[in-house]
Amino acid sequence: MTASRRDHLVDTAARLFARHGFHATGIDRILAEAGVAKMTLYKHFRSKDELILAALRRRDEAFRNWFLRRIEARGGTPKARLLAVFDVLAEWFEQPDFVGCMFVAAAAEFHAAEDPIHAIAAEHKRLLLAVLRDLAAEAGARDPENLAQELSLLMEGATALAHVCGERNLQAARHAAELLIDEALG
Amino acid sequence: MTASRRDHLVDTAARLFARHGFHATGIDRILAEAGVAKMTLYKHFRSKDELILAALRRRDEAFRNWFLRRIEARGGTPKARLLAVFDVLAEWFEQPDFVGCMFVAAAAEFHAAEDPIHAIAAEHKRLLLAVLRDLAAEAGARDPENLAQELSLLMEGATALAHVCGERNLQAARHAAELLIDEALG
DNA sequence: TCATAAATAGACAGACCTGTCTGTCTTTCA
DNA sequence: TGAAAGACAGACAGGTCTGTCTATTTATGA
Repeated sequence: MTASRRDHLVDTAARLFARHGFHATGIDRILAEAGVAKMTLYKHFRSKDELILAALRRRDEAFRNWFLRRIEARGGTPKARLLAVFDVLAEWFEQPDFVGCMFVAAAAEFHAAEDPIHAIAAEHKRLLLAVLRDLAAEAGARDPENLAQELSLLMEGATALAHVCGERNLQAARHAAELLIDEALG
Repeated sequence: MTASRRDHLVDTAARLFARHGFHATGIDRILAEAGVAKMTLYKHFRSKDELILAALRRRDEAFRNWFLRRIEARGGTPKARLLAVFDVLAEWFEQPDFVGCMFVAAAAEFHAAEDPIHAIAAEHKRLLLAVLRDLAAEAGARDPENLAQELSLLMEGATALAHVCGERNLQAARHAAELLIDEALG
């Protein structure tokens, strides 16, 4: 079962990269934790960087799916769903293994904008923005792009501060979001 | 001239850590670029981690000083100074060597909240929040702490997205800030 | 001028890293 | 049952890393 071994490897790598960082996580550790031989890794991936790319791609999909599902699970009006973004963020921050946004961390460790790893991080943020834009449009915002950008700023700021300072209180973010949403739906 | 050698070493280290990351920047490279011998480093610092701490402490002070000076240089009413925060941010993002917030990067590479390096990053963010709180209080905000937190979210979000996505357009941030400031001063 | 202190270059140990290779074991499927 | 493919463990090369050490040169200050 080739596919499932590869999946298991990528999952293990994503977890370790998220927890300990990219440079600080050695290949041997990933292999030991996944119970996979080195040659199996190098049959599926040409280098550690390619494994990092695969891990980020998987995390991107998984996170966006989880995020959207959680928002929709809360139901409510389109406007309520816009606010629910911050309830879902709070859920995320409360998870015991929360370590901030893996893509911000990836961009920080791979600074060059041309680096494929940095590019994946940028793409992830664009896709998250698109999620917010869709929600804003459904809620009937006059300028969905602008509202999405504003909420995206609050979301990224809250995530960064939650990780760096341990500030998990989202009251200010929610208060700001309400104001911005009300103004945008005018 | 012991002090100036140490300073030069710390400055060089701060620059290289900011540009290339902490794990990715080796001691030998810092020494070569600073033109300093290894033993000189290890006379002033017990380990690379202590050099990182010194570099972050220096960057913290330098950044907050620069930030406040730029805001004050723009003059205007206390309310105008609150908005000027985002003009100064724009200045920062336009600098050719902009690579995001060094403290967010430090927290990403040193995830454990107990790590002294992570703690310095958290302290930096608390001090930046205090700067905003003072500005909010001077402008006469009803709840300076809340307004400061809201602006801090916008600021951190804008910084993260500027680095990850190359999104240097601060229009959305400025628009959101105006609304939040007006409501807080109302 | 001369002694003392400080900084230099560079070798070195020991650990870790990625990526390659070999040879053995296990699984699969006919 | 037996052949072919896949995964295994683990050694290995070649490089990098931090931190220690020695021996030499430069700077300082009485």
